[in-house]
Amino acid sequence: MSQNQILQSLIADNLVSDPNGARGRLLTEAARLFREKGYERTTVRDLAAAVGIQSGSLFHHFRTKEEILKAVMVETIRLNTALMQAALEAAESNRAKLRGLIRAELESINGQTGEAMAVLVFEWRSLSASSQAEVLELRDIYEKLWLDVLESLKGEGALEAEPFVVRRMLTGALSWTVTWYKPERGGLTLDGLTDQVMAMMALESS
Amino acid sequence: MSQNQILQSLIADNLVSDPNGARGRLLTEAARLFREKGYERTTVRDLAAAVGIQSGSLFHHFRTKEEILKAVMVETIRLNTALMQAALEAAESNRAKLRGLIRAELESINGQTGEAMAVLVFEWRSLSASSQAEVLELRDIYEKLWLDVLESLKGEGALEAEPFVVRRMLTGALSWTVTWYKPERGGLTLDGLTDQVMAMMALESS
DNA sequence: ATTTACAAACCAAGCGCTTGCTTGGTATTG
DNA sequence: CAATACCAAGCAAGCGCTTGGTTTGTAAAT
Repeated sequence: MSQNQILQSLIADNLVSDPNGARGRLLTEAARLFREKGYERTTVRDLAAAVGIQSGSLFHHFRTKEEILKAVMVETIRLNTALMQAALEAAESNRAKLRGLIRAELESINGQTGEAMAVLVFEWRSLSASSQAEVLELRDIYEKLWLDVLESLKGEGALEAEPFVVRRMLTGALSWTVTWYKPERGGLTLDGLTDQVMAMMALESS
Repeated sequence: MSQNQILQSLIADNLVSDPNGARGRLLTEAARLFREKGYERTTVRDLAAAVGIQSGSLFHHFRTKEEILKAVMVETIRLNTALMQAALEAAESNRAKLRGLIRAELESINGQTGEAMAVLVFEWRSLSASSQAEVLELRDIYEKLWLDVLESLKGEGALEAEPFVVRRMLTGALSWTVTWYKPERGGLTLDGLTDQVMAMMALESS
């Protein structure tokens, strides 16, 4: 299943908003602004202007500003969980599965959904405690996909370190790429970057 | 030279503020608050209350709120650069040097200066462009220490991936520990965590 | 030893502005 | 002819920062 097919099926199930619809467009712009300026520095007037409406009109679609942030995060996790599952299904060996997960996460972070992913990482504290708990639940499903593969690799002897530590190190390392990786410059492609990560862990398929 | 000696010498040179002085105490509290609630959510009234003065009195010590954030960052980088240099001098082989750097950075992130380090990572965007440039200059010195060691390791054949990519991955991975590593729980010590990082890179000294 | 001088540190009050959000009413759409 | 989407206006609260004046610490002058 292609990335786009996955997105379409999630839209059909009403799990993520159509980026062409009013709600989806707002969420896309919100992710862009939240990433660019941070959640707190982005005003409801900024958000409204970005989609060409008055600030008060926002509150027809969302009850509070925070609800917008939460929606960005929730939809992003849903999409990514689906993308990761697809990546796993496409791979045979555990090594290939790990590569698929890394590649998919790098794509999420540095591709079209990158802004939303960066928001997920950097604006976490701006969520209220109750929203955090809600989002965390979704995240656990997502994290389990990684742990299963890493544990299998450890069982095979391909990995020395503890799976849960490795996953957390990878979370940090991959998220951080958003601050420095620029595909257009320097010629390092996403595949090349994935290779580098595997090489760093001495897990190249060669 | 012990950590404390390094700190004392920096204080003597007026490169970082004495944590017992008025300015130093404010910066410590500022780091704590900025990390806990984020820079934007922390008001000058919060900062003033944390050190027991009126909000207006803050502006005797700093011209703007942003200047406080910048001071936290600048002093943190200065201290860390000194700590890294000491870690390098204490090690013989390149492998041991890398381990020393990782160990020192983990200690910075998860030890007493951890709050300030987290601020450095997560509040970067809240700095004005000109302040960012200033801080970046200091950071370059710090980063060169890492690159030199990683390049030597690559020369030895102990490392496959590109040094500058590895450093960036490590930056992310190590910074991220601040969000999950809790020394008191689970029994993973800082040394144990350092071992895990080395193991993940297949660089254990064993 | 007391006085004088002065700067640094601080307080009390509040100004001007921006913020998230509300309200009451008007287009637009199926 | 509802329901949905929107606008115009503005409120209450909170923000960073300023102001004018008082206390405190220090050290030379008497």
